Amino acid sequence: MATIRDVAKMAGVSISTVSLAFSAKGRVSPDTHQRIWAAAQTVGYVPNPLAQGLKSGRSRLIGMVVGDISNPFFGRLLKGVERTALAHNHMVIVSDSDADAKQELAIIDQLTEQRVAGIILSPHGNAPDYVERIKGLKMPLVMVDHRVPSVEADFVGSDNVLASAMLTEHMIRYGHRRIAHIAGRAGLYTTSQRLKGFLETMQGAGIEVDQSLVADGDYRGERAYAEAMRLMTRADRPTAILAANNVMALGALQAINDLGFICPTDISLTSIDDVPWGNVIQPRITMVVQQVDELARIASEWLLERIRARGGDAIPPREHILMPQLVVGQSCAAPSTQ
Amino acid sequence: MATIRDVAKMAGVSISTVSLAFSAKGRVSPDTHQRIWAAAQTVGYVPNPLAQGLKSGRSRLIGMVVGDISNPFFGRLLKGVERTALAHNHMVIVSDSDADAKQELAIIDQLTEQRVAGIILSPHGNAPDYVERIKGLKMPLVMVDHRVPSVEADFVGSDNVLASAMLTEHMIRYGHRRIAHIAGRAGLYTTSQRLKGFLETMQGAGIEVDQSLVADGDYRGERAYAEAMRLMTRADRPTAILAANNVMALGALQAINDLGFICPTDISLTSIDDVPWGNVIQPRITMVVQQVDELARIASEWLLERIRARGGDAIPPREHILMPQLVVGQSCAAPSTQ
DNA sequence: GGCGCTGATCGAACCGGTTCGACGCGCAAT
DNA sequence: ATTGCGCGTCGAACCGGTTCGATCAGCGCC
Repeated sequence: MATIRDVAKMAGVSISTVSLAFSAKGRVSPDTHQRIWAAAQTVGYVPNPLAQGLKSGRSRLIGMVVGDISNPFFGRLLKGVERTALAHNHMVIVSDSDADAKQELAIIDQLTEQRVAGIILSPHGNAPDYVERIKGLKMPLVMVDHRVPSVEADFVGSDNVLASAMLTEHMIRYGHRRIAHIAGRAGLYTTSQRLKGFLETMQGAGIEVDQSLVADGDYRGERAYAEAMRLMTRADRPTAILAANNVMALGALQAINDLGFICPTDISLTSIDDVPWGNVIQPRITMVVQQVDELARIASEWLLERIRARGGDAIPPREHILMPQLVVGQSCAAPSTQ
Repeated sequence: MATIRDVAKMAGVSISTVSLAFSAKGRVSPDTHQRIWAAAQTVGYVPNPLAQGLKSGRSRLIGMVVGDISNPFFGRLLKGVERTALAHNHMVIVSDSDADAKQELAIIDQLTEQRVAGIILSPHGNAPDYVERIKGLKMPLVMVDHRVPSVEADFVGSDNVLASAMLTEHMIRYGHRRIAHIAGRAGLYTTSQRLKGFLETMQGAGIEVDQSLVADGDYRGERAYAEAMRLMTRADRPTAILAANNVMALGALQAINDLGFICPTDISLTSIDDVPWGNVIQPRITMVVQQVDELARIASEWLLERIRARGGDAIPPREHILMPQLVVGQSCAAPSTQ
């Protein structure tokens, strides 16, 4: 591979001049600039990012840490981020924390070692020492989906309170009063927000919430299947279920089917988050969807801004809360008057 | 961040000795080794990968290039690769080629610039100059899913001929003779292999294939929807459809539903590749599934082997063809005798 | 004619590692 | 006592860039 010295030799200048010519802000004469560019062209010179990174202390890579890459929500998010990054001459190191705070921190350490220019993080911790570690990060940071309060960094997410409020309201209007909620993993931001939206809406409608109908989930299908089984086999079973995410809604739906119940005749079901190819799942589940592409675009652009502005005028922490959208399917009906 | 010089100073040795102590194969006395390690511990020294990379000419990153990260098949693949890489102290740069050969080459160039240690590639080209470019790669390379023949590199994939043969045979046994095939994107390895399995099995059963029932797809849902629409609105419509991948099967299923047909009563449908949460899609689609985790494990381990053996005894190109597995659902029935 | 100034270019140090040849030392062989 | 050898350690060069201070040519001006 051609180095800066090859270019210098061919153009008949010193290597510092070549470097200057490439750094744009350099004050090289138009003539020299021209000669250097031509030389670089013919030898096929491309700056070595490792050398640049060694000197500058940071690479042209950005890290993305999510809880589960195989979840299509994050897949789409990653795709959007990667596209933006590439357009700005950056590449993306992606890593899967398995939704575990400890692994997440280990990954962040690795990324720091690699001198990534910044990190897009879907945080999964809340313990005090975890928060301290995140706070202590010296590099550009944007949090997506989940958030760690007290950390002064950009945040891009959806209005999760509103999301579950919309669905809860929807079900209440159908006449449901015994509505169950399969919540997300305890301790996560989205979990508490979605629970909050559910509880507040119920209260606002003057419906007392049966606490035993609020099941702890973990954003995974298996657990939701089990919880739905438990809910549906009770004598005083709910007439509607709000699942805190897509995967859990599908788990619940499977439990419903396996027990021989019919959705929505026997039970209504709603979900937060899109279900991939939800339109071929019978019944189409009524859900609120997040604007994933927009999420990805804002998160990556903000990160790149911070990377560019590094050292310069500090950008104050920003947040962008996207409005979720209700997509009505056929999974809701009035409660059966048995 | 602590550097090797800090450690050297604290341990009272030269930096070369510290380097030697860390490279394992170094011949340092146990006593010195001990002192250096202790010093590294207290100052929190971690080698700078950029400096190491600059000197050695390659980083501890591996590139992964796929056609569509948001497709759960690749999401799972990525997850497996990332896990293995992390266990071997490597990180993964992932990039999405949008199933386009040109973009793929551009990404490979970027990865080469970054001095990645190796690449896991799902190739999407077949033109001669494309093949030359891939052949010319000097770094460890493992191809997954798709393959470019004539390129001497490891390949890990599934037996695609067998995959479609299994499904075709399955449908023939139900009594189907007018079986349609929605093929993958023209020019791709898996596309031709899957088509081959279909045609051979039909021939083997003595059934003449109506060429107009072989539709060109592109592994995307929209196109498959359109093709299924076209197929199903013909007077002499097929009684069964074999879709070349999961996304297309769902597209086809949607077309079937939208037209008011019932699967499997009116039309049987089978698919290659897993459908995420396929068990809540009605009907459960009969499909062959690939062993994605195994695919990921072998691909990443082979790549890491090559990275480790770099310069050493050259490993001859290997290939591993995984056996797909038939998962019977409820999407097939005997053709209606109208 | 000597002065300072400006703009273009250059040399050298530096980033943080790896690696090769050299060196000093103790010990066995001659 | 001298030589040869192996082991542990070290100094210095090098990877390929960036950047700062120095240099130099050309210029207008007193």
